[in-house]
Amino acid sequence: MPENKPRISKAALGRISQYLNYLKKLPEGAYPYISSTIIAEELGLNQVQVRKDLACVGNGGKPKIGYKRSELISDIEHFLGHDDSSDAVLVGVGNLGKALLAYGNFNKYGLNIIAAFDSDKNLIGSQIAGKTVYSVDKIPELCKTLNVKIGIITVPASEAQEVCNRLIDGGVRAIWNFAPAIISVPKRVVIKNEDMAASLAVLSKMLKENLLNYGAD
Amino acid sequence: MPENKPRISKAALGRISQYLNYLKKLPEGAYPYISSTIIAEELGLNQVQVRKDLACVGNGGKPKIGYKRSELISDIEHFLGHDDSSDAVLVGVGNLGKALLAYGNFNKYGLNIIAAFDSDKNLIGSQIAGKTVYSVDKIPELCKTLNVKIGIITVPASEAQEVCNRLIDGGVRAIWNFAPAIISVPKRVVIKNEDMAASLAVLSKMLKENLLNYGAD
DNA sequence: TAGATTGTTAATCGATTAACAATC
DNA sequence: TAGATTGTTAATCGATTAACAATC
Repeated sequence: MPENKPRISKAALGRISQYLNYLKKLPEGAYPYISSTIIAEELGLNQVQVRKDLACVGNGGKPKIGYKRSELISDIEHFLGHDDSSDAVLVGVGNLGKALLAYGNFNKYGLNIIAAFDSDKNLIGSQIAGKTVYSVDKIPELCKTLNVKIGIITVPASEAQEVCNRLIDGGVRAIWNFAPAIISVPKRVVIKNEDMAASLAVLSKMLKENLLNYGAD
Repeated sequence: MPENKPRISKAALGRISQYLNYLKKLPEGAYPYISSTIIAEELGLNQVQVRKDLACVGNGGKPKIGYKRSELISDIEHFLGHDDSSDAVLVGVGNLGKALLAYGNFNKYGLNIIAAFDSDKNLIGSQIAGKTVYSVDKIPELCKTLNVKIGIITVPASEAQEVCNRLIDGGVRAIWNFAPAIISVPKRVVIKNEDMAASLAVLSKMLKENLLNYGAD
């Protein structure tokens, strides 16, 4: 019986999210029990790493048998907080904002977008994917009323900081930022930047190296 | 004069992309020279780390003075490949696909989306943000003709692997995957998953810890 | 029992940070 | 010159991997 769960790194969190994804996609009933060896193989990871990660989320598997799949899934879901949803609001109902609003799956991941904001008068009052769009002026007030702790920013870079400030005025404590902007927040607020430029830089470098290693054709 | 540029980590690449973003947003002419100390402070990083990162991209700054801003910008741009653009195609013209097509800034980052694909007959033949939408059946053929090496996947998870296979048939060597799916690719192909679920998991954990440290209100 | 698999302890590796010398 | 800043070498830290004991 494992005891003190070790603190977890961001990289490990990402992997754990991957495991869940993988486990849920396995054909129903095909693997009542699954081993770290198989998971590692399928996902291209080290098996010890998989076991270490899994040691953080539940109370372990059984030697010779592996981990009970259904149990592992609910352990991970609990660990990632998928079972107690947090409410969020989204600011900036452009294409990306609409895409995120329409993407129904966030609920599965414990995120519940309950309202949207925009500065465009034509959008205010309308419904996008079942969520009402309010004026950005209402951000602080509505966030307080709804007791929202998570704000998603999908506005142009130039407006990102201002929008962020209003969210924080409304009591938001976590910012998920999709704008290509550097935003500063006080210490009591956390921010996760979804930096496409950085991702693209990584992809480009990977491609370049790979072309060197395996030839350009 | 620094000599052998060290190999660079993905984390470092992300930071370098951040530096560029920051440098470009500085008021024109205000800082002809900028120090690693200031960059580090503004971006909440360690100054030695900033210097190490910058040592990889150009041929350094001057003691007491710092780095010449204009030079640093073009060094980073060159390093990240922003000056020689790569062509890419995008598959899946839903909300997210549209958002990426409409997002004009990829050109600045050296990525040039030249065509899109979808399976919806109503979309095929139309133009989205100036790019023609073709049938997914045409993927291998058109990718070969256009000599495209980068494919962006924004289809539902269930179709992602199939779409990926077609891209690879067409000679694509790098996949930027936005579908919440585990895709397998041969070794000569690189893949970068844009995993929203993982990002969200990180944000949630950060929020939870922060609420513990700074109180829930 | 024998063997597959887990979980843990120790070793390795890589990235970050600290200390300091070089230099403009 | 003195001091700010760079760049480098060494130390630290954390994450990954290897080796192995425990166990079903």
